[in-house]
Amino acid sequence: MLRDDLTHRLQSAVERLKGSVIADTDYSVEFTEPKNPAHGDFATAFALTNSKTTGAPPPLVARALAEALQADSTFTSASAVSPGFVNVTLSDAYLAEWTVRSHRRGEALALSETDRPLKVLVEFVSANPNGPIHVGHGRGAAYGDSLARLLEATGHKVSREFYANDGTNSLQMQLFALSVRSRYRELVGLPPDFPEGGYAGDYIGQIAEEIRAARGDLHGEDGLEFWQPIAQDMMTHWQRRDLEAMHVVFDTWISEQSLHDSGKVAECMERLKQSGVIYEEDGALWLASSKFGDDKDRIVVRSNGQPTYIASDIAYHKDKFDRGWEHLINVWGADHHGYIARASAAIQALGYPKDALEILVMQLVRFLQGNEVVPMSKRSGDMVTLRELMEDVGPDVARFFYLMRSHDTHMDFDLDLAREHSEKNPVYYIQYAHARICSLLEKAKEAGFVADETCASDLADPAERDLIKKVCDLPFEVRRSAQLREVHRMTTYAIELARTYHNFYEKCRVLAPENPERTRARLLLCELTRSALRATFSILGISAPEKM
RNA sequence: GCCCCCGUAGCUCAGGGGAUAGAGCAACUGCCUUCUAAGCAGUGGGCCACAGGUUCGAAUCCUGUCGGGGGCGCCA
Repeated sequence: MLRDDLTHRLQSAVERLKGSVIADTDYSVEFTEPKNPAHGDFATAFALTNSKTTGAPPPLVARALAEALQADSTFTSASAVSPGFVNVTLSDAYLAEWTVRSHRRGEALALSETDRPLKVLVEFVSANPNGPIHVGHGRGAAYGDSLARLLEATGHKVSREFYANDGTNSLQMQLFALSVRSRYRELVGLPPDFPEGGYAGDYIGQIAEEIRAARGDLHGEDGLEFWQPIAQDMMTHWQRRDLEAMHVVFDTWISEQSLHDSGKVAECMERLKQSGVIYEEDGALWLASSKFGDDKDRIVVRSNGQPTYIASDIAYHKDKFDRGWEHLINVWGADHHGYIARASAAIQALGYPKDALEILVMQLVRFLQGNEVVPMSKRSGDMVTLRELMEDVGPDVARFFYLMRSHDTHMDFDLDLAREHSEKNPVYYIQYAHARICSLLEKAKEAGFVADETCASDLADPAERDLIKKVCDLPFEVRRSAQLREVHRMTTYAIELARTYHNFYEKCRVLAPENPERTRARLLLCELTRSALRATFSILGISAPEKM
């Protein structure tokens, strides 16, 4: 990619200074985009950042470096500036070359190969199957899926997994099933038997209705052994359907109960006992998690003989490794951050390296309507479901809004702004850039113009140069976003790319019969931009409309 | 008490060691007889919570204080 090529050129310029101007050791070398366009296309603070090791004053090093860079025809200018920056300008020919190379890649422009491709399992959402996916889960859904897309774009083998805490001994799950049964009994004319602390949401009644439609009227007296699996299956079906409405599709759905049923949990406990990381005390079995960085040891099997959720969680992570995944990413809500230490301890107790499990925490999202915070409670059923959000604003707007903010920061989701089908809504800003290009390319086709690589050297206008640089930066942005797990960088990039195109569109008329070479060159740039936009949207999981 | 996240424009948030701190929304001013005005250009608006420290250089890193959100179970 262009960035790597520039870095190599900078590196070789630095090499030439070693032993004479600067000390002969390893240096970190980097070009950055200057904020001020008057400072050229790229800049490096090499002389400043390495001032401790070069053994020479920054201004002197900067001057020597600028001179060395001038020997490379890529740079039409390279100037040292106080206190030690070197600003460079790229030649039009160089940018033309990269325009052509990037254009040939099409949407594959976004792809880059990592040095170390891994088999990565991304587990996210993992909501309990006792309620619908709501808009709070939506953030993790959008983030996890787009992170998976970023990892795929950088050459990793990725799978998306949803883990359901559906243990039959779970009080929550039992209450859920009993709540559904009570509503069902009402439907078939039996007296309700709503449990203490049960689930009050309207969806409970809808689940009951769907079960009645599928199973008939004969189950009002049945117990948990009937109701628990039936109610959970129906809820899981809803969850899958609602996530798919936002274009989040999981490769695997794993059931906690299945780990018990298959004996994997018991097997795993036995193994840990044998390796001496589980001990007995007060009648319970404890994991010596404090030996692996946790605050204290944790109970894995209660004194009544029932395993805790940690037991199945340990078995679950072992199972992930057993299935051949080398790197595990868990996307968790902020309310689970207190469990990171014990999860990490668990995999270490199993004998896996600490860094094989990466837990990414999503901070909470609040929904604002007007100036009011929308309340969210599964127990009372007081919530906005993801399904409602899809019907309200659709998957494009929802995903973009979720991804606009860093996953690591709290965010307010402005429902009023999301509902705006106008220029106020930033999603339409970026999609409009794509639709504009499509319309323009259609017009060009009708007029008989075809993009032409051999005309690329005609691109020299500042607006054209800005657009080329921005487009060619796509693989760099993808690589950085993937490495940092910062999906929101891609929304920022999308907005910048769209802005740069809109600016180009205003300043540079594309279709100009009196100047066919320039027209063909600009069409090439438009096609390239369209590919870059599509590839970016694809990572964000939003559509690329051709007309708006 | 301990742990995580946050405090940047009126609001929501980018930027997370470098040059003059940005975007969207809100306010205001211009630009459609030519490829989509869901666009562009511009104006106003900031002790980057506060106090120390590290550094040639701090919104950015460290410590502390204040303020907000979340979490600390033989619940999942």
